[in-house]
Amino acid sequence: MIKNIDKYCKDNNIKLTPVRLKVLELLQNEKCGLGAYRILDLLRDAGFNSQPPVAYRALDFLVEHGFVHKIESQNSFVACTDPGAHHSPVFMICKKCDSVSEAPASATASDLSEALMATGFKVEQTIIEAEGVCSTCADT
Amino acid sequence: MIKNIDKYCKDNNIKLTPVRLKVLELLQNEKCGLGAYRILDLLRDAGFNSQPPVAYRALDFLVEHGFVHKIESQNSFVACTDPGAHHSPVFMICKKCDSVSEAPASATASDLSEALMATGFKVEQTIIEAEGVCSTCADT
DNA sequence: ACTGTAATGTTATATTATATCATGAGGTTT
DNA sequence: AAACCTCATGATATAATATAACATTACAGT
Repeated sequence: MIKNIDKYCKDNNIKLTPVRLKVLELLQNEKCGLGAYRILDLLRDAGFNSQPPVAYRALDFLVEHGFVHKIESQNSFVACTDPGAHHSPVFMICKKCDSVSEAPASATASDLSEALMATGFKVEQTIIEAEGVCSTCADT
Repeated sequence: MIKNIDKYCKDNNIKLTPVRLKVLELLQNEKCGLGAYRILDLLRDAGFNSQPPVAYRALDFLVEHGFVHKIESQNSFVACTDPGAHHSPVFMICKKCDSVSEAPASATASDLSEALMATGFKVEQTIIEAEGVCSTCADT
């Protein structure tokens, strides 16, 4: 996973520096969203500088390049499960276990853009988050 | 508009107190989302107590009863344009003029719930926000 | 009048995010 | 190699958003 991203960065001449890589790894190891200050703590544990801008800069970079998504309803961040692909993700947020999953490619975002076009609104980006109960938690 | 909400409150035995009503009116007079601290300023201007909990409590109440929606990507609030109706709103956020409009009833949210059900996820609530350019701004 | 519940007042603090200016690291131009 | 440019990082301060906790008041039902 990191492999692909690393290659993507080299190909596009963008730099996955140590702190950026570390943040990405931290997020990839989590099934829940992490807040910037949680990430900051984990960075400190890993021996990095831990002032807020450090985390926010790394997150800005990762989000900008599509390696990480921000979950707006939680002010948290998750690793992208399909990095490189330009997409309009849909997130499933479980209120029992807090897990955040990116929904497998769905037509929702494009349907939405089309539907809104009828109102004269030109969609550039969509934020779609669903709160509910994941299949694992539903079973218990 | 306030009329209907007032009636709804009486019918359901919930209280639209002065500060709650004022916040609702402030939001109804705006086409953009307002942040809690902006609302707080406006409350102060109107002679109300202006400690943060005042605004947040009023907003909590209004959101809970569906009179106001929170725009998660902006940490702002807008008046509901179809209060009383239990719905899954879709918002159109214009990046030029900052206006926030609630999309006329769309199938998007229910389509989404259905699509995600296939993954085993049980949707309870959806957050759908589209960023782009409104028809007014597109014309200029 | 008594009591229970919801609303408001008040103070303090937690959480999330950014502005600003200084320093460093690595290319590339001369 | 020196000068320069750009991007990344270091460091300090502060802004913006949100809630905890406890005291007081208002008011309906008994």
